[in-house]
Amino acid sequence: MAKGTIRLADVAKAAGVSQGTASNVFSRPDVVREEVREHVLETARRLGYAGPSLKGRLLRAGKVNAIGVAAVEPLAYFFDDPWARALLAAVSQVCDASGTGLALVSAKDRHKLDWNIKSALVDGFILLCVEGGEKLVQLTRERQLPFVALALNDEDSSIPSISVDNLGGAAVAARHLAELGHRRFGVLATEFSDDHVGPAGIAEIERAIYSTSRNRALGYWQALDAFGIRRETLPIYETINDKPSVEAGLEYLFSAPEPPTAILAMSDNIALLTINWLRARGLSVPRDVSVIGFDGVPEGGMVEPGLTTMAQPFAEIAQRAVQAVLHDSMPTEGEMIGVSLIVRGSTAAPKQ
Amino acid sequence: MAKGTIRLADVAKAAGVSQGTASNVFSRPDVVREEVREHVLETARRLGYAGPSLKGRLLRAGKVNAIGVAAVEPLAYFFDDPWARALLAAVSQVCDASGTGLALVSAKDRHKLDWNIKSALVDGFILLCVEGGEKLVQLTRERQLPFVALALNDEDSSIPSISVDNLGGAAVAARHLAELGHRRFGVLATEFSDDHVGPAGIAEIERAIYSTSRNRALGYWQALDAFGIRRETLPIYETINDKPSVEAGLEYLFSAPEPPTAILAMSDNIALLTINWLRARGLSVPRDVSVIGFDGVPEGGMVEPGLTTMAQPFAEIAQRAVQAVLHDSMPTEGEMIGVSLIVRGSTAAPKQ
DNA sequence: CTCCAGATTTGAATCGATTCAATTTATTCA
DNA sequence: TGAATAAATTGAATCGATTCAAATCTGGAG
Repeated sequence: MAKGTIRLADVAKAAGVSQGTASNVFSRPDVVREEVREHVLETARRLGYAGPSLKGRLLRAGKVNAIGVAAVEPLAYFFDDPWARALLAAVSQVCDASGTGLALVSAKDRHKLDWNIKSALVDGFILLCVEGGEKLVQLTRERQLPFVALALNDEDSSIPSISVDNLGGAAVAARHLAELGHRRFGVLATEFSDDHVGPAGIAEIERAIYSTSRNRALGYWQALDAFGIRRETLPIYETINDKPSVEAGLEYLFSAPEPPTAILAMSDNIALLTINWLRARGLSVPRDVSVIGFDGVPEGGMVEPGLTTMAQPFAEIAQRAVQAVLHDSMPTEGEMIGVSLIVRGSTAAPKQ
Repeated sequence: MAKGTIRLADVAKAAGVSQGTASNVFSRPDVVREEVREHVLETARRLGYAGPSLKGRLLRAGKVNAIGVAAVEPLAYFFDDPWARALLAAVSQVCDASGTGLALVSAKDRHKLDWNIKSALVDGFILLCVEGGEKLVQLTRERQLPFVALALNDEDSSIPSISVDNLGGAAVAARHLAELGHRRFGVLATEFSDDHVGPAGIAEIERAIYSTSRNRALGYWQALDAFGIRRETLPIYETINDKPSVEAGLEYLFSAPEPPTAILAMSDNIALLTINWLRARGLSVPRDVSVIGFDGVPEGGMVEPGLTTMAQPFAEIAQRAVQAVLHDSMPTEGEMIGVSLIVRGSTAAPKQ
């Protein structure tokens, strides 16, 4: 319709009021006399004015009223990965409630990511640091906007981050199984270091670059220790959280002379793959083998049997992250949130 | 760090060049002499300048370089609903490739939605009109930005929209089953009108407000007609695409004296629920009952047996939609895209 | 040594609103 | 009726960049 776009100034002139008043009509209607307000509004309507341009408003007012969620992944990651989805769903809930916009920022390619972060119109960032967190943090810092890192695999305390209690959670998971009577365990781990798959040794794990996985392993060890199970005897297989590597891990664990009666999976994704694999092999879950996951993604509650897992409080994480970014109250040091055991059908006492 | 933010003007002054030159250093580096450029850059670095503020740039340059995807749903919808997810994954792919940002805009509540749409910093919108499309289109129009409606349930040709060939696709689906030899069908429909669940009559369907469902029904009728199956004899049960209503529909269809050997589901979601229900009843798919879906969501390929379905070309839809919005080349009238039959394990010839 | 085209720089105008001190108008109260 | 006070309106400054016509600088040809 309207060719040369109508500006607030045009409306003001046409209505015979000052620009200041015209502005007030839209952004603080209460301050202008009803009569005048109606008249300006009417004029605006007649001219086809689309309302105050966000661009102009933005410049003056400063706040975009939107936050960006960033990851070193293709954009589709946000819709494909169960953990990311669960988190984003929670973040969007919070944003919804506070009338904040949500922008998705990501790219697998560093250069593009750089540009995307530089040009995202947001007031701050939530960083999904599952992978490539360092890069992400660095890029974001340059932007000089508030940000908070989630699932950061780095214990650099100068990075404002919110993470879950991986060590404590893993300990609870292991204790749960041990208390049910299990004594023969197998661990399917998420990455300890880049591009490595296969059985992982103790020394290797202790100096793993990915702290998430390392802490979960430490948690398992610590809890099992109390039941007299020494870490040297606990088989740990490192996967990359995908089907082939998980199945390779299962082959490895179940080809042992005394196969495990319980699987400690470092992610729900791994746990779910595990249950499928066991089923296909004719093993019953939890009768023959118990499985416990980690994360608490919704999918875990929708399968049969339900997945016992350590649930991250997504809502709480999202709440704090959004608050931190919006109010520029980033945690000065890493903040930690607890996880809670959700017992569903995938764990039970071992067979006699 | 830097308290009072540094502006381009500050850098220019500190470097002893004009603001114009300083601007060029950042946005058209090639035009300024290397020596000067280096000096300005160095000065900027020293001052802790974060680069040209997007806000200022935006005002002058005009383009946000981002599109908004909007729906009349809670924000979490984008991460929960399989169809929305599949579509968004495709849209993000396209955006990724063209360096365009993606903003999620939604709210179940009309007032909030209004505000969210008004205040989204985007160059245009893609509207997910599965539900409440009319409202959405109306709100978006006020914003005077390019937009394109997807899955619009309204045949108003003045609305720029991209939709799939529901009638043709449904016909192909029905023909596929008929050609396999099926003669006893049951239809599980998506909504024909608001808040109605239960068996749907012909007259009712013909004047249904949701054109998507209506056209799919018409497609089924048309194809089956060619096989001598009259529409009066085809049981159609209207669901709201959720578990309870689908199961009620199945109870209805299978309590008939001659239960169907093939189910025509108007969405993959319904089809997937159907397969689960049949399984739980001890009926084998496809041996006892064939099931065909509609949409082609990824989940359909990940279950056992795989779901036969009419696949929407998500990538193509996304491509066109993004192009249309970005280049303001909205289809002047509704544009239609074909769907294609994907045969997987859930359909087969009926038992003798 | 002068002149000129081409390469760089400059400075001011502009984008479209918001904001606030100052001014004008309306209302209240003695 | 007039002063004091409150409410509404104005106008200019401002946000932080980009843009472009005009001014200045170069180097090479004549």
